[in-house]
Amino acid sequence: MALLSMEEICREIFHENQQSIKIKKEPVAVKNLVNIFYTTLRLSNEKGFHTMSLRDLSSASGLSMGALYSYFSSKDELLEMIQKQGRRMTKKVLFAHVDPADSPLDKMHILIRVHLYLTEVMQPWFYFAYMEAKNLDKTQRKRAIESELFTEQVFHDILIAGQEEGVYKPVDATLTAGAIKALLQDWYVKRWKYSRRRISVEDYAAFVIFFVESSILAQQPGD
Amino acid sequence: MALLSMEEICREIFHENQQSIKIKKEPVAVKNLVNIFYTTLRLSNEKGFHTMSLRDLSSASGLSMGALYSYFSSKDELLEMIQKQGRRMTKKVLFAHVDPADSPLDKMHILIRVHLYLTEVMQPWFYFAYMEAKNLDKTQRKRAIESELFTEQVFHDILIAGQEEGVYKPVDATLTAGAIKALLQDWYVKRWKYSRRRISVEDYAAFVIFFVESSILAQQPGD
DNA sequence: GTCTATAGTGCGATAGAC
DNA sequence: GTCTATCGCACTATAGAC
Repeated sequence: MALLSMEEICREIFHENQQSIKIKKEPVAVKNLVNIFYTTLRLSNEKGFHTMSLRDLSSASGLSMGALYSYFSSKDELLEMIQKQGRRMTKKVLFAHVDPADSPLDKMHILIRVHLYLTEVMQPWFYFAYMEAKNLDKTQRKRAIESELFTEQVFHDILIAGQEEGVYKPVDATLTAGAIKALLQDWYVKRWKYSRRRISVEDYAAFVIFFVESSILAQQPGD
Repeated sequence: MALLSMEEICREIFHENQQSIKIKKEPVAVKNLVNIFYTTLRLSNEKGFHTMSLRDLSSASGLSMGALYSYFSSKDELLEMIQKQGRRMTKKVLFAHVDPADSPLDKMHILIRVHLYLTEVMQPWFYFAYMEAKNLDKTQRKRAIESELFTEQVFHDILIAGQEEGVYKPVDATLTAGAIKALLQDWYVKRWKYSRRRISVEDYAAFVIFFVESSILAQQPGD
């Protein structure tokens, strides 16, 4: 999960957006990008991206207005950089942990855990992507919807494969996949609730697996 | 459900806020309020309440800026009126359908259905309340959180009662209540998904009841 | 590479005619 | 009860000094 450190992420963003970033020295650029993204996520997740003015961002990050505009060409571009990077990392991490040779049952367990751990480590990113999706332009919005449906499709396909093998009951795979997605999203959208109740990511993962498998396993869980 | 018509809701809002609404004739006021709320929900749910300017609202509703300010004293007050009314109706409808004499099993079925039907009829309201909660001031925000936790508490208490009667297994009632809430919220938050897939509210209600009961019933569902 | 100062725009809100 | 006209302000974005 070292590839998920804030610095590593910002180094990637730096190289992805080198054409629109005016600063050319990597160490300087990455250091400031870390600052900009941290501060943007903190302020936006408190009161919304649109409500956060660039003056807020400037004073909270300690960078001047002019300096900020060396890293993005408009406020909307800043929004898109964050969204884009979030999607890229989700796909990367999910793919890295799926082994086609695994059984549907194993795949399901692994994917639920990986999704929860990923969104645990990167909670501000996912919360931001979720809440600010409606502020995107048409193209970026379409991407966000595709990304959402892609995750669901992965769960859907595992359910169908499991049904064909006879380990899962023939329940509605579309509705079930949507329900799994909803439970996974709750972890990062309602994070305040789970923190307050002192529920760990491992507790929640075990619960989701139990809850989901109760309705889909051909034989009852508990082995 | 006639008490849920837009006009009835606006008549309630009118009488609740008569001190801050300058217009005194009920027919005129209610007609304009219907227009204002419909338009606000439509524009806000597209691109966010903050992004919608009062000039947008003015031109989309056909009312002038001056006329708008006869119905609320600030943009924030408009936001609060909508949020407040949404919460009031939720409590009212949920309470109206809960009979203390019902068994936990019946209560659970009824509450899931009532919650889904209510959020089906008033989807724009609930979506708005969900997405704009972070734009509220501290007091209103606390109310929104209380409202969220209240619904969960109702489900929690039913689960505990059912466990004491032996019809439910001793699963974690807090996590299960949270999961039920998440599944119910998905219906109005991801409405576009369910519309696209042509899933009716009755289909979804049946699915949620099956999905939830699979993990909590002492005996397997299917009667 | 970062700063300060400011241009230009569009906002929420109000006053006063009708 | 509704309109138009306008005020003052805060915002995004940029230009030019350092």
